[in-house]
Amino acid sequence: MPDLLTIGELSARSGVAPSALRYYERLGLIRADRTGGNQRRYARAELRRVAFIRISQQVGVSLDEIREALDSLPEARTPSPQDWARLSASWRSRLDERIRLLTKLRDDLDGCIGCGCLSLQRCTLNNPEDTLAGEGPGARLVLPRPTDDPTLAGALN
Amino acid sequence: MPDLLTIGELSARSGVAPSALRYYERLGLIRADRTGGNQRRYARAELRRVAFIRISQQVGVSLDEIREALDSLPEARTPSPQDWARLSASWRSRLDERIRLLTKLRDDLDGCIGCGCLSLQRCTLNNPEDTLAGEGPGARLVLPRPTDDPTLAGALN
DNA sequence: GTGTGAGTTGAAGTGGACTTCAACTCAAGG
DNA sequence: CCTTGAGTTGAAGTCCACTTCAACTCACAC
Repeated sequence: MPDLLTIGELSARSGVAPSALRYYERLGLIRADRTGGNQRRYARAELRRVAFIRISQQVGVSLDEIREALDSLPEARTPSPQDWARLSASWRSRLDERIRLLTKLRDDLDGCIGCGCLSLQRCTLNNPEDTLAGEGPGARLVLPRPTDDPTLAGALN
Repeated sequence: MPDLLTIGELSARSGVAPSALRYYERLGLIRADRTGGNQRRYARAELRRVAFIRISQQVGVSLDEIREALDSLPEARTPSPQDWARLSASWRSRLDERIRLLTKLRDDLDGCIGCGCLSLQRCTLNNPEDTLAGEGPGARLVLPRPTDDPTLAGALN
């Protein structure tokens, strides 16, 4: 027997609010069968999809990108462990990058706390990836706004 | 001479859009003098405030909290290096915590990628801080939604 | 059969952090 | 003086990820 879950059960098991689950469904991230009375019934496999969604969000991936990733799963069969492994692995570098940036920020901040400078010319915070525009006096920094995770800006004096 | 900056100059030097600078001013995060013609003129010290704001945002602090922190700066004098050091240090534990969570997520994900399980009972992803409600069968996880940085949820089977 | 808690919908609201717009005014070089 | 690029305002719009609401309908224990 399929042993289907109601939205309340899926919510309790996943820690995701029913309203969020309905929202995910609207976005095409999860799916549900319906009872004769039009209520949602989720296959247990959806639990894994929801888990993947929450993990991905933690990694900093938007629901839109998560949808794309989920779309790459086989439609016919229930995703295998390997399928999930592939998707999870695909976020790995993004996670690494986030951790790297945050760690760098911490180290830089420690250095700045030592000197109290808070992001000056001599401080790495100032120029995260050595991408300063070199023209004119004074440091400036262009934040990669579109890509989010804005590389830190800092400039003084 | 004070050597004041126009909004365009502050924007170029800080990497923050003029519209965002005006927005910060409305929220009381930065301040500006005005020319006879009502244009903003920023003291160079504001540059450090803007740097602090962007750094704080990276740490994951809201503008509202940043405002509170900035409010603790001395009103009379220009903030000293020690002032900035104190503020920067105050975010340190939050940064540590973010890094810790993200690193744990990475390790857990590596484990899950190995087995393809993706957040199951035997997987730590399932129960981030061993805070599972112990009642009934099946894992469940309550996300600390209000505090943001949602501890990961996962449940399977 | 009935009561009650769980579920349904579309539309609208929320919150954070900004951006865009229209309609002007300023500042500075030629 | 005149032009032009930079700056001003308040109001409204945007994006994301949801939540809330009202008005119903279902499912199930008793």
